Amino acid sequence: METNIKILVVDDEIRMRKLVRDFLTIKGYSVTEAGDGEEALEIFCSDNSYSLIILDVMMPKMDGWEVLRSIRKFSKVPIIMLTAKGEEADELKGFKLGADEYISKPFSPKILTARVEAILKRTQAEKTDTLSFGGVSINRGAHTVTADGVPVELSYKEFELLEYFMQNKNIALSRENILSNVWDYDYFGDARTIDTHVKKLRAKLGKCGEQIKTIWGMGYKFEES
Amino acid sequence: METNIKILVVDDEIRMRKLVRDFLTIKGYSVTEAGDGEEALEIFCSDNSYSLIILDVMMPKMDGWEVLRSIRKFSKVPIIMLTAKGEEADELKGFKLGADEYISKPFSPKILTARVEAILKRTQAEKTDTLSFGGVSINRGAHTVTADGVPVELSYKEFELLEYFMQNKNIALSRENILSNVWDYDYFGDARTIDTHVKKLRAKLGKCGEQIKTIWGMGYKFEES
DNA sequence: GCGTATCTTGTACGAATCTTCATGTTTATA
DNA sequence: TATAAACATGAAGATTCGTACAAGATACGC
Repeated sequence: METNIKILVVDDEIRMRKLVRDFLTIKGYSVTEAGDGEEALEIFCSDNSYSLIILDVMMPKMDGWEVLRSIRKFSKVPIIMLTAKGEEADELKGFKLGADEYISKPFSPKILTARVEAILKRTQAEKTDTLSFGGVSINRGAHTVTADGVPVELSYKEFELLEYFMQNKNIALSRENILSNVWDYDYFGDARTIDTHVKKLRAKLGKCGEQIKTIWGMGYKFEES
Repeated sequence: METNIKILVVDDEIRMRKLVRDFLTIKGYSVTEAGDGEEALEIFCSDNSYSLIILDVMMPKMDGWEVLRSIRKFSKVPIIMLTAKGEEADELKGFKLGADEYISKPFSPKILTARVEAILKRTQAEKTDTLSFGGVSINRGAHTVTADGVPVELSYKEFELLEYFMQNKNIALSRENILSNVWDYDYFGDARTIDTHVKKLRAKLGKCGEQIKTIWGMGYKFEES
């Protein structure tokens, strides 16, 4: 059973919260409740280790859309929106603002848990092919890279080189080592090739690039600053 | 009106069965009655084309929970449970066993028909296998595609290729990968084939086509812009 | 059997990338 | 501090890769 997965449920109706909480608790998730948008933001800001947020749209004080927008300013946590009627306009609005899913009330527990599990499966899977270190994170599947949260475009070889550095973080890598692992096994090219690629990588990664250190007389090392 | 949709109503009280049957018949559904759990199972086993089962909990011989559990062993047909009192424990038990909805007696015909229609709408909607992403939506059943709402005519291979892209959105796909999945497994054709089809897809999808990104030295990726 | 739509292949060309090389800069060491 | 070795940088050539276009091959309906 899924353990240690935390879900935040935000709804002003106690009954609805309890209902959702119960279903999810049965499934083994750890559920926290918030009664309005402000409370939700407070809770999430002080502990952003939640894997998922289930957010009602209609709430007093601060409605779901506003909460969604606020959270999206600093977090990519998956968010499921709950709304009263399946109006397509709302659905579109939600997706535009960055909602991951959309469940219209009334819903069955099957629907709820199915969507929750689908989303968590997706995000967990994403985590497994994501490598993060020192502000740099790479996604093998999507072949994407971000440095300090900013997307970076890398060429194929640059990506492979970075991947190798990150797999061997904090380890000094000789040029031979790098050549035989990132380049073809029987490639006997110039060692300066690496230098050039390292240079490009450092430039493209900006501030994070400084973490690719030169080990004089040896090679390179990717080390958190 | 919904025609040909069959609903099985299971209750030991004749009056209750007739009541439910009448409401649903008025709404145009085809209703079959069963007087106890065993009869219900018999009927459903010999004809599992029912779209929905409405199941009373309190019944002699075989109560609703048992019927629910038995049916869930082999079918995912939507099931609404009827119980005398809205006890939360019961509600949870029902959901745990795989009930889709829960109506407590006494109920108004409005409640009944509303829940029934909600469930049917949901299950019908689930059946329509549409994939939507980045302004493009495809319908597998109808084999139709729209880009930004505009219908697009695709050839068979083009459709399959788009479908594969959408199933693997945000993932970089190598040519080998695409070839072995969209084309026959043992197809060893020219990689140019993919290029050509991608080109056609991009053209036919118009603005949306730009979302099929080229990963240089790697392959392609369908990514929301 | 014929014609049309679709799929596949081949080639030429331009563009992105990789590699090399020449030159300038930094580092270690005597 | 002088010197040589190692590294960084920038530019240019070589290579690989992607695209466009066209023509051949195949499947399909009439």
